Amino acid sequence: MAYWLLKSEPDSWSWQQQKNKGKEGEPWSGVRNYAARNNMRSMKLGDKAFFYHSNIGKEIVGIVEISATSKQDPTTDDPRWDCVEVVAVADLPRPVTLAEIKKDERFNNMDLVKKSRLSVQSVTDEEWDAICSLANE
DNA sequence: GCCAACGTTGGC
DNA sequence: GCCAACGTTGGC
Repeated sequence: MAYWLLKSEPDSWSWQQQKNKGKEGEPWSGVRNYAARNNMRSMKLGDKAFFYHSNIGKEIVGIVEISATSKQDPTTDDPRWDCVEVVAVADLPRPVTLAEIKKDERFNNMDLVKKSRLSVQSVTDEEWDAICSLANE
């Protein structure tokens, strides 16, 4: 199973809204960046992803699961753009902030630090575990 | 196919 | 609100 990180500005789509969707899931639409799209195309059913609030909060707040693999983005007719669907799985016990991640050398190579503008990122097993353990402190 | 111009993202 | 980083567009 692979791990990912999805960024969203809470003004346009927040963790609370995602949770309110429950098991129904939500298309992760609107991505117009090839690198991000390619990551979505690599996602498999059951993969897990961190839900990150950019701009407001700048912290990882929850975990989602991929509930539908890549398909045409319903918000455009342009066949270049795909999206997956995600369902909320759990809140993090406490949010993990970008500031903490930047301070911790375990995350020196993390996309969140190195490719801060990429909206769909892959996360290594080590990074995933480290963030989960931070969230439980 | 190159590259300048432009637009967007996102941290500060 | 500013600005750096960087992806995309379009002329040549």
